[in-house]
Amino acid sequence: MQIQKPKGTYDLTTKDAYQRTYLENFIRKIFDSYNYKEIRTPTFENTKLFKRSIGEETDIVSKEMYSFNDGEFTLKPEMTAPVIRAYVENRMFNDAPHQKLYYISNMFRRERPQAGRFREFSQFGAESIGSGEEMADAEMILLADAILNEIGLKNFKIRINSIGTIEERSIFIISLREYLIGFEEDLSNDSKRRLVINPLRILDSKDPKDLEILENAPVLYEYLSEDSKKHFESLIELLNSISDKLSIDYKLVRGFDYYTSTTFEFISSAIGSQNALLGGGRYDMLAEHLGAKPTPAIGFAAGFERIEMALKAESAIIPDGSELLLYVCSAGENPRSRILQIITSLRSKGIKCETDFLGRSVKSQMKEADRMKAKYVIVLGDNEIESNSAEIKSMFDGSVIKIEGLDKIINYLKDED
RNA sequence: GCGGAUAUAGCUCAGUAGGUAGAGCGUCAGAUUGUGGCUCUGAAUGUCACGGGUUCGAGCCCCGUUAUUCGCCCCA
Repeated sequence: MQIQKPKGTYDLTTKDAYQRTYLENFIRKIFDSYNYKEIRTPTFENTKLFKRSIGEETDIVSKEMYSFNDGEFTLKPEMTAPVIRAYVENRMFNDAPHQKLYYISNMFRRERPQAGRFREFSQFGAESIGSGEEMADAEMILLADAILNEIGLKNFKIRINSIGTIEERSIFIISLREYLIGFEEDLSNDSKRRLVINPLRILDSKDPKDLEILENAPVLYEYLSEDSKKHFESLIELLNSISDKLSIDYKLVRGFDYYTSTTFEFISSAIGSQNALLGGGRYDMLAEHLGAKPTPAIGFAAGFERIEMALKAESAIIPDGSELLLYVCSAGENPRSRILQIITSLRSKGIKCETDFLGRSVKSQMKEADRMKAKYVIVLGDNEIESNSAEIKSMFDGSVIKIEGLDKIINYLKDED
């Protein structure tokens, strides 16, 4: 039997790969203009890093990690913990009190694959480390918004919330649990389980019965301190330029233990049930937890696959690398070495050109030139080589220009790009 | 981890009551000597996912496996 790719992985063949690279480069430019610096970390990390940061009880750590070497190492399931680990390990806090970092990388989680969910997937993300100011929250969200906008996405919404400090939250969790225990029999099975493991997650249950019960449940926001509320309210003000797509959702909680204060999600309605294009939040305790002095930070991660799905759903156009400036048709055997000289010379000047490798008829070569979306075609046969002249044809309108001197072809190419 | 669906040419899919496969698109080649896009003609390509069973005979029925897909959970 044929060998197949592992479950939940995918190949990006030529055009898809080109589009992915295009998006990556596009995103890099935006990160650069926001003065975010790239950071790269290993593909695998010490398993303890994820257990300590994401949380032992989360689904990711408890059952979705690709671990090996007797569990010592794990393929990274997310990037925030590795970035902070690297930040601490490299003493980056000594370089500057505020660091803005970004990454583009693939992640691994042993989940059941689904639309928009893979076992190996690609993310880009940013971490703003060292500032607890609302400015940092605002910039992070505006950056995320700018990237999705400039990529060409139109239809996405932003949900935002504050889940407060660990102390504020733990008091809330006690109240929430007390309230929910009164309805335990009526809760969905999932929520019964969550009542023990992570009651907070019951808040974003989709079960209709759960939703009914939640209507009169305690509200997390009311348990926040004045400082936390003030931070959140100031942030919302700073985000007034994008208020049209912003919706405050007091039930938005996130799955990683390290989140505190601000949390947010960018969602698309066009890509099925895995609708989060991007998610993030503040994690003010993580760096300290991993060995640094107290260091507030905020970040986000976005999924390439989901963004690409959304772009496709919106029929956005992304270059796929299929255009060609010049196709050189060969007629007869003699011109081949001259053609090789000519295209090599053109290529050295950055001209994207192609010729035939199969000894086909001129007609077939023309068809190929058309399929490759060549802007110009030139046919070189014995006559042209001998007279050192040829005709260059525009594939757009079929017009023809006479060329004198085959080494001057480049002068006749009008690259409209 | 749980539930539903699907698996036939490179792609999208037909395949009638079980009798050993078809279309469109794409690819390739032609339609007077070296010139594309439209049209026409022709060609190639399938262990009908894999393994087993029922049957004289299975792409069609049954069982198993694998993969894909949609949803739950979770998340990007």
